[in-house]
Amino acid sequence: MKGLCLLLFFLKGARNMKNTQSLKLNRDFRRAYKGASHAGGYTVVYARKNRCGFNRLGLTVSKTAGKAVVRNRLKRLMRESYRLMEDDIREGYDIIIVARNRAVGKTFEQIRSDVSFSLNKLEMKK
RNA sequence: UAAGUAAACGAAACGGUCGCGCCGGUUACAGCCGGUGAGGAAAGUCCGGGCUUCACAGAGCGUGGAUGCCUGCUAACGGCAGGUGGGGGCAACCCUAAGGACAGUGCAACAGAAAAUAAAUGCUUCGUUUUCAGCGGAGCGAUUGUGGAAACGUGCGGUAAGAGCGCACGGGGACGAUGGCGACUGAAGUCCCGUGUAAACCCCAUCCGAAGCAACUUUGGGAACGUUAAGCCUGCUCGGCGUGUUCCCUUGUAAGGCUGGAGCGUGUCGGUGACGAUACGCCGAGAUAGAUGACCGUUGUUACAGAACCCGGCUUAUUGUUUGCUUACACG
RNA sequence: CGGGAUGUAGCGCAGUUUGGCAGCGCAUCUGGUUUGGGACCAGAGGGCCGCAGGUUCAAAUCCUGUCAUCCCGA
Repeated sequence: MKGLCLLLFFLKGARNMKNTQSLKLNRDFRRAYKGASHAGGYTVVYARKNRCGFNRLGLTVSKTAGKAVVRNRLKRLMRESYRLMEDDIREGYDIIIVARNRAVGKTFEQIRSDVSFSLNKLEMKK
């Protein structure tokens, strides 16, 4: 498992950021939902240790949140929030950030502080 | 100034610090440098094509589907332009599925005598009968308040009673000179006058093979079925093809298809216009859980909204500015 | 990408085939019954038939466009 992850890591390169890959498969999401979680005002953060040695990030926005433009906007804000604090996060975890419907229309600073607070609660910061 | 109406243009710009997709270069394959990176609707998926596969994609039929005034434009269209007829609006202007009801079938609630072979009640007259009533014969054709629609309308004459039966005025239809490529127009004149509905079935004319980028292409092996058969992508028939078809594993959580095209810009010419021709210049996304974001500064206050094979339209959502025209009011 | 269905009273549904009265149940309101409430009985109100056009004398029903929701298949 670890070897497979590392192989994929080098084949595809650091797609998102230097130390993080994106989480894609449904079974990986299902496994991560069983880990620790914390629900903030605008987002819900799940984290579970993996065996890859690096982080994998999954983003979820419900179809009921809005149309394509709204959902893309939320995903970009969440990804940017993660990127800015990536260096402070411990490695070797699958992290999923789920947007709640009330997050629509909120500013970047609101989303970022919410994600940061949840990660602190989960003791993901170094 | 207000209301209305028609059209055009735009869809933030510049700079800085981080970050992402693709392409090119370099390289020690960490990285670095340069270039480029969502829309007018990318949307809905309502039409039309390209492209790919079905052997070539063939023919005919239809209780199949679509279209339906004319001429043109276009690769094509159910689109567009210009016209014709009809309708709405004081007007600018807008809307219009707009072939056929003497090919046939059906339907028209309620009311009304009657809703389509004009049946019934009636009117006039003759016979019968003492008279009325009734009965029988002949003639007549809308008197009877309804209804969306009632037998061309009104008036006069005429008659036993009546009737386009005749006349005057008016209405509608068919034929029709002329003009027009055509839809159509419709002089004079002749003939005629029992409805509506085909977005009811239908008739007529024209067109349509199917599936869709999860199409499709690329490897090797095994098993089963089959050669009189299966298959050939919505129905039926004919004709044709000539060896595969299905399943499993693998190549394969892959690569190609994937963007240079009925392309864009400017000028000239032709055309009322849609559009066409031509010269020069240009290359402007290509992802695969799906790339454009964050923080700032200046002008500005920004809505609807995110490509997924590609084009031409239609429809819907939505913001700002400008211009032409019409009507009303006021002033000159 | 392709296919199918549904929008009717506050809620759940008929009516659309064959055009003409918009109905049923629950809920709401009023009255009766009861010491009071529930149940029961009687009566009443409540509708732009998703929206916009059109055909027709007449449209929930037919036609066109459009919006929303849901369900399948690849």
